[in-house]
Amino acid sequence: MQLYQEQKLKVTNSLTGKKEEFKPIKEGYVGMYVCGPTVYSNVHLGNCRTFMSFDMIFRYLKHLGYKVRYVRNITDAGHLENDADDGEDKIAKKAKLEQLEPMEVVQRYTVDFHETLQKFNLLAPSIEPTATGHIIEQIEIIKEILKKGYAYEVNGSVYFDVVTFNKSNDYGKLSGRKLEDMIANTRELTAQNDKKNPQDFALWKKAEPQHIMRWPSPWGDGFPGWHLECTAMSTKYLGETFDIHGGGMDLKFPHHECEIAQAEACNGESPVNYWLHANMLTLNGKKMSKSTGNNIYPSEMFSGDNHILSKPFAPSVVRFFMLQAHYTSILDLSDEALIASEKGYQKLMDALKIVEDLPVSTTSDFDWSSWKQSCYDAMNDDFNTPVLIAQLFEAVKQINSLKEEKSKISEEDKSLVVDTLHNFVFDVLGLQAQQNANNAQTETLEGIMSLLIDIRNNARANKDFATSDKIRDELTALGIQLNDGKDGTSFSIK
RNA sequence: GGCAUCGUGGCCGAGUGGCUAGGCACAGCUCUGCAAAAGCUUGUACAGCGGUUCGAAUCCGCUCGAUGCCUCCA
Repeated sequence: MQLYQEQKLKVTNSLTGKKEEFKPIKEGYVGMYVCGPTVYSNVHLGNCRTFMSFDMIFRYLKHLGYKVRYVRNITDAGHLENDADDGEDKIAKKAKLEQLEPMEVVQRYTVDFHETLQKFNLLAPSIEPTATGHIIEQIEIIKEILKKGYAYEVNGSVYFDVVTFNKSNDYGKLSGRKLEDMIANTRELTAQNDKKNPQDFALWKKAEPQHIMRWPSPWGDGFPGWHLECTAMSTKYLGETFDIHGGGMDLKFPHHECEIAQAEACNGESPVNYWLHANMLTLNGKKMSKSTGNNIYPSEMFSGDNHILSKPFAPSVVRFFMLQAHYTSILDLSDEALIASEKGYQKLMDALKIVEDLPVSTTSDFDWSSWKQSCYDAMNDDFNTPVLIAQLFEAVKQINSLKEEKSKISEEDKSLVVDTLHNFVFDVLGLQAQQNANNAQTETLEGIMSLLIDIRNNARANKDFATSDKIRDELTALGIQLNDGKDGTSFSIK
């Protein structure tokens, strides 16, 4: 019996705008595709939030016992700068600026991307395919769409014919747009265009002679359009119809809308059962933007080398902070909010450290079984991590009360609590305990600390408070906090 | 200009018709040699205006504001 058979998961489906019970196509298996980064610059914090949200979803699905194939692509072919220019793509442009080969840029920022996500403790996806590795598959899809009559070729480029597609299908169903409205509200762009209609989008773009990234195709040398790689790779690895497609809210239109159109044009069926969209991250109430300076990179947060925050924040703290908000809500990042999260995170971790040493009784004063179910209820309700965390703090409260011997817990309940906390905190939320130094150093530190605590307690017994306070205050200054409890003194590193 | 989402106590952030969210901060108490840590107690908050309802933060309308998309974007 797998957990998913007893825990009923509901997810917010962007396609219907409703919370729906999650039922995979094949019982026990989940196929999930998430739009990955374009690797032409350092990954930014908003990106991290999106990928972290889907990491949490991936982790919970696995925890429920599903066998998950999680595909997250790397966009390394470069998207068009815009429709009006001569087709120079982002990666090629950056390469010229920095005097690098395009694939050198790709490599550099792919490495940065992986390193940053590792710091945030994201699991690697099952497959991480690249756009440049799937040019052939993309060309095959274009051929098929052309054959079905939903695309046309002009001057070595191929465009998707949105108007024709809309006659038999519903273009705009994901983002709640109507093609007629879009046509009515089209901005007049002066640039000349091969497209029959401004709403049409490129499947294949002809490469100008100076364009570096180029591949041969039936329509001449060129490169694939912006939306095609996701259709090609999701179809290849997950099938024509799969369970979950995720990405940032900003990709809903046009990117995901176009993916639906391409897949429906090519395969005749809707590609995805559940569309999940993660919401944006703002900084001090405003959107992050490099041009206004309202922006911060993950590495700058970790090092404290920035003008926005008062101190450095550990990746785990930032992860905890982000999971305190629901993934479908806009989250605002600020110094105050991070400091509050840091303290809460510390409190949670402290409780996790002491839980295993709690004394046991024959009975419990608290209904731990229903507490455990309430943790699942939170996650089953569209991955409601803030409510889960509230439940975890309920446990923290109980644990601290048990430590003070103000309440009782049975042996059986204690192992339930330990297991459940570990499952949710480490496996599902993906939080990490404070990185301790290596074991030898830890032992040395513990030896020194027990000596100091001993000396201090002797001084206290002799009412030599000058000595005891000196020890305490100077340790505090070093970031070591002494905790005087009923059964002696312990220490924690802040 | 169009489309969409949202506006919750000092701060962050759940909740979506009647029943405690939670974290941080603040105050009081317990503990302590004094603290810290921990525990306990305390907050009539739901942008504004109007409507529906026995009852609305929660539904509807309008106003104001924010964010996202409409152009590459997580």
